[in-house]
Amino acid sequence: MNLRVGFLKPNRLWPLSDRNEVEQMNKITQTKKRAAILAGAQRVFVREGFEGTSMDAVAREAKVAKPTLYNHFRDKNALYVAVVEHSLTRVRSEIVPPELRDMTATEGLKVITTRLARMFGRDDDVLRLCRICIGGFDRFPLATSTFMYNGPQRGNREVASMIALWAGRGELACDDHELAAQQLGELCKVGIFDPRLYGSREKASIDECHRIAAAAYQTFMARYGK
Amino acid sequence: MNLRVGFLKPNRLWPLSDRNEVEQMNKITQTKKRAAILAGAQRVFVREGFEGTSMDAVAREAKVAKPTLYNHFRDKNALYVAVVEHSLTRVRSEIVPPELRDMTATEGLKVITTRLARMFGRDDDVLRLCRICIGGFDRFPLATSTFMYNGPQRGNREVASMIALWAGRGELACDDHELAAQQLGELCKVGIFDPRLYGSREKASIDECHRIAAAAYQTFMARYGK
DNA sequence: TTCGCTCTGAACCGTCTAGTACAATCTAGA
DNA sequence: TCTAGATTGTACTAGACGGTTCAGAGCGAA
Repeated sequence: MNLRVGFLKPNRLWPLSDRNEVEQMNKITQTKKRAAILAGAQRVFVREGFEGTSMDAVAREAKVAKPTLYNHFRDKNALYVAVVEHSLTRVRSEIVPPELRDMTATEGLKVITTRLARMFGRDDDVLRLCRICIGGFDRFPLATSTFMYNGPQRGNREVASMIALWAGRGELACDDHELAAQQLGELCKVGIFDPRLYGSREKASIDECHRIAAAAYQTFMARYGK
Repeated sequence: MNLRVGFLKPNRLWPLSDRNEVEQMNKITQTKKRAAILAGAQRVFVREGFEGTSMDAVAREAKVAKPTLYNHFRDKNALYVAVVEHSLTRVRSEIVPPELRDMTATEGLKVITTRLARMFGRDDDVLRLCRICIGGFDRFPLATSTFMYNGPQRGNREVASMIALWAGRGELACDDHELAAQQLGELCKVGIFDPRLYGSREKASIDECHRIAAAAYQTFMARYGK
């Protein structure tokens, strides 16, 4: 890969902090372009992987001229990292909705397991994002571990706080909330996530997701239920 | 990538079946070279990923001339697939040793969970192999799913057969042995495998592996124990 | 020694692609 | 209408890399 750093052309948009207010007038159209680029790039990266993606392909997909790419992103690496971060915010499906706090452990855990199993078994965006992050680890360790921190681990923390809540109410017998949350998460992957990740099975049916969720719930409650 | 197929030169070694016995005389030195190439290629692939690996780098690492690579492997793709298959046979650590059949469920499951947790938490080869397979899925779906079939799923089947054995002896209460085995496997990953896969944590300590194994065992037995 | 084969090192080809240059065009605000 | 900056399309550079060629060297077997 060519690692030369190009000199700064006056119309370069990055970093924005270097630029005065006047130049941010048509920021609206700029952010529009930026969004278009991110969306297009995400499609191509997810489809082709990092190395398989050419900047020409991104430009084509985003319906944007190639120099415009470099207007918004320093280079391919920066674009990749931006795409990963952007995807995260888009993907962050609500596993732990606020109304959960009013439910009993029994009800709430059924909701959580169902949502988790559905995500692991059927969400293609999550699957591909995981794949591309894992595959890109060697080149972009930071982006990958950022993904891990803001994605899966964030979800785990939310689940753990719910478990803590229920344990506090005396509905669950559980000391290590974090561990229990992680166990619950792993149980919801059973047979549907890893095989998809490795491409050895198709998307799970909704029925199967329910089956896995029910099994996860049962096992979890056998251990931590009262 | 250049997909042209070169014409067959007389000294090409693949496929070996096309060649007569006389030409297999110095097969020993050949297999030595082949092994050196595989070992070197594995190191580079694992370190750099498929696209990041240049054939020059492999040749350098294996201390072999570049044409020799092409003497043994049709092209980079073939080399990659061979490396994945070769790694699998090397990695296949014994999760279910034969002596397990003489143990009780209680004893046996402790052994299994300990071995699983140790593999997930500490085995770098397994980790890297998983990473490279997932990352390479877009380009080599077959190699990846072969890995899945002969690696993780094979392990699952072995564990499932043990669970069936113990259930048959009345030591476990379990109908779906396959599901139970998968649950056990996932439980042994808790907090130590995925974070490593995504590069957001280091190798687990032996103590931590034991802790995870114990937690997995407890949860599993809460559900399926008698 | 001679034959047949593999290995070696270096040079080489063709292709692909990240990133740039440039001149023309568009667009939004003054 | 004027102007500054963003955008566009095309053409280009430079380097990386997969794969090949070739001449020569090493080596085991007859």
